[in-house]
Amino acid sequence: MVTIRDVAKDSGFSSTTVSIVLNNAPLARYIPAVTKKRIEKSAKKLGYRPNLFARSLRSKRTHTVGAMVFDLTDPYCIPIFRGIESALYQASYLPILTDVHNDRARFERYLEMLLDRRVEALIVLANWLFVNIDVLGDLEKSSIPTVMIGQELENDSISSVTVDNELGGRLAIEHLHLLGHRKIAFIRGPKTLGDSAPRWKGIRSFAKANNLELDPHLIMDLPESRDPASSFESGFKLTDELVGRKHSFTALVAFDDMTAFGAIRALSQAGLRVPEDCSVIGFDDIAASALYTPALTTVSQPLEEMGKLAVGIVADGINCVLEKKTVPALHRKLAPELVVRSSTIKLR
Amino acid sequence: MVTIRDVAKDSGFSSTTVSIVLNNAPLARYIPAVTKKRIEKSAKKLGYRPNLFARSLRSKRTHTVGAMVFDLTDPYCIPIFRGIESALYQASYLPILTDVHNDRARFERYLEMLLDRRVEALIVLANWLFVNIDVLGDLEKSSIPTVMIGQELENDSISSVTVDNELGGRLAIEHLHLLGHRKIAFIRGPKTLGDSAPRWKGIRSFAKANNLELDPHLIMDLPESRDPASSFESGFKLTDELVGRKHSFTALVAFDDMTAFGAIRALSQAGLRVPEDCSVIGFDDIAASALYTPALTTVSQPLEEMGKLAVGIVADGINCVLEKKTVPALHRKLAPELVVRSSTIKLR
DNA sequence: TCCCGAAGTTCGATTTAAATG
DNA sequence: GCATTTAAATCGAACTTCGGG
Repeated sequence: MVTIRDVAKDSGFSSTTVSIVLNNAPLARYIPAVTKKRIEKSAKKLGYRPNLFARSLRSKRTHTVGAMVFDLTDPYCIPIFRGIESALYQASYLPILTDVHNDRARFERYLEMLLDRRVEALIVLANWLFVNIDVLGDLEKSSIPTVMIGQELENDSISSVTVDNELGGRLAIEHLHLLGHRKIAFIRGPKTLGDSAPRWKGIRSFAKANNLELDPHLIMDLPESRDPASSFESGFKLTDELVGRKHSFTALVAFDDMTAFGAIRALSQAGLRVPEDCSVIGFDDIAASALYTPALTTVSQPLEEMGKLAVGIVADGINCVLEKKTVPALHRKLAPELVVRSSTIKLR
Repeated sequence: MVTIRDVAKDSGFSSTTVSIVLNNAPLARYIPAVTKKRIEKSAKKLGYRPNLFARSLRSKRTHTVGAMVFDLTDPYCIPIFRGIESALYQASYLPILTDVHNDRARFERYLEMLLDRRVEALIVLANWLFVNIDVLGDLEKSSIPTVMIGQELENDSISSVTVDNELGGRLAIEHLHLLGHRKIAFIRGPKTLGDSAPRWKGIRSFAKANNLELDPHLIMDLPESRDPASSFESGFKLTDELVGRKHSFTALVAFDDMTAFGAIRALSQAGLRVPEDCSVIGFDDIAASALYTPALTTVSQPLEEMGKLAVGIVADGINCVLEKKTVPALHRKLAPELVVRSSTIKLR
């Protein structure tokens, strides 16, 4: 490996000067253009690449951000990570992505590894997370700018980026209501999942305001599970059960897109066509939803935006730290959007 | 931050001794148990964590492996990366994942960044890659153990892990043939994509051996595109075109699962039911395939296995480098498996 | 004081060579 | 020579200080 000293020797200057020139440090303005030229030529000729370890050891900077995902196989994560990656790339940061596998020990281990590697900030993608409280403690201790995506936080040391679940719930029910549906089935999220309650609240308040009666026999809850893919399975089973009951319905609101896929499978097996016999609406707008047949109507989360926003927040946080200012925790809640495709239809 | 000197001071020994003890270096066998105890106690008490940058600067090791994916939104990548991540985690390596976005400049930039961070090996996931040749050159220069997943390589400095595409093609056609289908449509991969030719070869050789006639009017090719998601769109269009032709068919072999999804959409819009009116088989077995309605019959690639295998290869490579042995390039080709689900059915 | 450049210290660990009893 | 411990050199870059014109 070629070091700064090799460049110094080759160019005929000291390593100090080389360092100043190549980093364009403040002192560089005193150095004549000829000197700079010679040094830069030598550096290029030798293919000099500064050793990041030596540099970081001295400067305390790493230009690295840690990203922790609770379950990467959850399709919901991918667009978010894309957003994170794109924004960091533009800012010349490198993300280190870790997949926690929904496992507490793995979370702690990875957190330790990231902190050991001196990541300058942390972005936590808390999808399908049930262990929220204790994780927060670990994160607060880390004392670097941290933002959590997907959990409605009111913490004042950890920032958050979330979607307005209540609004999302309302958008879903409103859409079906406008299409004329009155007998609507619901598969709600697991009770212990943070997203579940606000989505339901949005639905209930719309129903109340519009004199829409919610039949308790048509309301089901997803069970708790470590695996986000399980919502497909559960969506299938619960819908199957709903179909078997004597209370008929013309539309179904699924907790998320995976659940909706399971519901569609169940309806289809029961000989019911979607959307002709039953409309189905999901939540999230994962990539597969547009490819499904029928294409899924869903409440779309601005996933990539959320990732980018999170990067913006931690980037500001890093600057605050550099200037030794205190880092304010921000809480951004984004509006979801209704995406109408082919799985919902006007009631005849 | 607490340094090794703090531990030295607290325990009453020199930093040398502390280093020897905490790393369990060879010399540690001369150090009496009492000393070790005291040092370890101090370290724990102070919460000492060695500075990885200082350590790497000296030792030249980073316990980091670079992973480059050409397009992370391709669902095919996720299980592979899971395999990579799991295997590396067990070996106490950290992956640094970069998403090249199918962009040459981004590839070069990320490669540079990874090399600057002294990754000890490189795993390249060449999904949906059209720029193979020139990329190889860059990789060969890097002079660290490198393995490419998804490209059939016969390179002797870069290892590879691939699936047996020819066998996969045969499995697909054989399955349909056994179900009684004789009028079969094909959507082949883009000509410039490495996987396309061998899959077709597998199909053709089976057809020849079994006197199955392949109607040229029923054979279509996916166009080239930077975007793997485009195969859905193209699958839709090409199938639509096939349906419009006067040559009927009872089954369709899609290049991959995305293409199959597009085909199913087109068939469905044409009023044809899958599988009753037309069977459809895909390739890859991405996560969504099991969730589709109908569940997709497909040729399954052992994606997670491939990731783990790649890690095994580079891990051996790293050891070779450490022992200054030459690193042999390995080429492993794994057998795909037919997964029969609901999108194919016996011809009545 | 301004301009240009270099010597020497520092970051935090590992490792070699050497000093003790 | 042996067991036990350590001073000092080293890794590669950045920064502080200083000197000469």
